[in-house]
Amino acid sequence: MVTIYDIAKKANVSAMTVSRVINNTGRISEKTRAKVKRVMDELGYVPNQMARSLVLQQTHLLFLLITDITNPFYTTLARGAEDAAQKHGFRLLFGNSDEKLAKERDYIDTILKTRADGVLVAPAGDASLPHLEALRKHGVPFVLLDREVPGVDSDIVLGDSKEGAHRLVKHLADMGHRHIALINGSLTASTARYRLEGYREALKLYDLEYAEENVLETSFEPRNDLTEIEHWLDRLRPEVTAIIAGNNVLAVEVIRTLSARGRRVPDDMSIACFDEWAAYAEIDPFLTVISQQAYQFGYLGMQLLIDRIRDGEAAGPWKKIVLPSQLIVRRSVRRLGAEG
Amino acid sequence: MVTIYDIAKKANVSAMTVSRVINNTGRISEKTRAKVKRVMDELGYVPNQMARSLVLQQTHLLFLLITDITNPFYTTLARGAEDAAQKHGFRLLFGNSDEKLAKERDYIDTILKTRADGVLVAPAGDASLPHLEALRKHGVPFVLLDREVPGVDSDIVLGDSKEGAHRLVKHLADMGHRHIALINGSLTASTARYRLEGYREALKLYDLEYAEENVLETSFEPRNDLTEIEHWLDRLRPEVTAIIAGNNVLAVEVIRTLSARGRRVPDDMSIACFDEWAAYAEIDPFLTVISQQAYQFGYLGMQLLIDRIRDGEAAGPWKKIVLPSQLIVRRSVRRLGAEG
DNA sequence: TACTTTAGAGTTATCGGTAACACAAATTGA
DNA sequence: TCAATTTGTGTTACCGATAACTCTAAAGTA
Repeated sequence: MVTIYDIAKKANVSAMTVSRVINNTGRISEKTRAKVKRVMDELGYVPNQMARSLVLQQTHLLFLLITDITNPFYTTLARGAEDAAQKHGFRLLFGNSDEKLAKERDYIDTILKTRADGVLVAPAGDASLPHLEALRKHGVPFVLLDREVPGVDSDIVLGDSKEGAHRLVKHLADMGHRHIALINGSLTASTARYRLEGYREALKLYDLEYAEENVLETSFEPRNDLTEIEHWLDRLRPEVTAIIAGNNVLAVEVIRTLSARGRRVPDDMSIACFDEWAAYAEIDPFLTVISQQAYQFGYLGMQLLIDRIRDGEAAGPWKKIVLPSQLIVRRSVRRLGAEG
Repeated sequence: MVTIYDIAKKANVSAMTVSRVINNTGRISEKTRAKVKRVMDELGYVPNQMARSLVLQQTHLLFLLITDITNPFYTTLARGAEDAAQKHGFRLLFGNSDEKLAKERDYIDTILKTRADGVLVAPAGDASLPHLEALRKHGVPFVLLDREVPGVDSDIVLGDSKEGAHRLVKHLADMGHRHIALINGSLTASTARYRLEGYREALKLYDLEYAEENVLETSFEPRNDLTEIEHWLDRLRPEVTAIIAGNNVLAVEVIRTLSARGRRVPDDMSIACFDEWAAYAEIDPFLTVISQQAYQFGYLGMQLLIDRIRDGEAAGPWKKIVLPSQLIVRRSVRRLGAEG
């Protein structure tokens, strides 16, 4: 590997002079600069970031940690974060925790070891607390995305999950559904808690029945084994005509499970959920959803992060951005007559 | 930031002893080890990866560079790569080039500067050549995914694009379509070239007409502005009843464009394409596709990469894995009667 | 008992850069 | 003309870790 010393030797200057050329610092004669540059090109020199970061104490690297790289919500968010990072001249790397704390811990570990300048985190859940505390302790600025973590104060970008759940229940009620079930992610995720809360409040508000067996707490990430969902569907009160899914992945899995046993959506069961299935939804408008501004989650979150990196304390008190969502009515909810 | 020297001082040992505890090397008495460990925990010590990599000359970091993080084909591939990396105890970071050479260059730059141990690359196109040459020159092992780059010899995992295009044309012909258009990615991507080639060969084979205006070469990544596609649809020979899209993104965009002007799929136009829309396709089986084993692209590619990192030259001659694809017939292609 | 081996440490040099300071030659100013 | 600047470049120390070597005391051996 070519080092600054190889360049120095070949160009008949000191290493420091080469360093000055690379960084465009200090005074250098045009002649020397040209000579050094030529040698650098000849030898195909690439600065060693490790050595550089070691002495500079900063890497100029940012990380984005998401919980499900196959979920369009997060990949759209990632594009937003990427665009904002690029706008400010930062490099962004992605990690995928798969909703698993162990994987998240590994990434946090990598991030700490790599001494990243900052991190955008969609946390796996409340148990992410120690991971975030580690970041804080080591002075790595971070911004939370999509989920709160009790005990952590930080900049954060959220959607209004409670309001969203409210709107979904209202829509289903408006469509004539009186018995509405909920399949949710783990309650260790704040989004799941708020969605459950919104669901229960709205049921009460619209005078709809709440039944424990109509609510399933499982996990947001895709699973191979659908038996848990199957069993839940079996236990469901027979009057149930509509299901709210805590996210897009759950909605898809419920529909798969239903259709595997010959039950069709929306004819035999209505479904509505949180989050879009990105571009695909446009060509085949099937799922009725609460659409969140995924791109903005990433874009605004990245801006908060960069502000925090640039200004530190001076960026002021923690900022909390709550992004509004939107109900998009499509075909997966059936209108029920008086008989429903 | 806590360093090895802080630990050493507090534990009343030398830095080297601490290093030995961290890495479990050399001889250390249980008493000393325990003492050092306790101090490390107390101070919340995290090794500085920069300093470590600098002296060890290896980072234990792997990169995956994909061209479109919002495309389920690549995110599924990413999950495969991740699983394989984890199985072998490597850390994996992601980058997204967005099909843009400049972004790809930046990532390659980051990768070189970071002195990654290896890279999995889905190249933006033939012009990625210098990027790959840079990796080669600096001794960073890499494996190509999905696309060949003329002039580059390396391990590679590919789909059989020509065969796929062939099968799509055959299917459409079998369904009664005689005039089939093709919207394709940039021919600077080998997949686009092979798909075009397969398309033309198959047209000839099944005695179908080829017309230049029925073929559009554009780009694989999503666009905001659909006018190019619009204009192309306008220029299309009126006899055209079916369109093959070079990938899933193009298919979605064609359908959007058509539907914006009130033309429906498959009633007014049939569509078939390469690549799935992951989970969503299962709940709403709409697009007829050539399905590629995205997960395997990543999983097998990562295995090739790790073999190469571990064994270097000893891993033998370059390996080329060609993964078979599968035609999945759904609703986006209409069967034409004699009148079609 | 005296010599060798081994366990359990510490010392020093180094990885590839950069900051801070030093210094000679060229230029400026009174 | 000579001191004061300025310009261009080199020297040294250090960032935080590890490899290779050294050293001492205890244990083993003939």
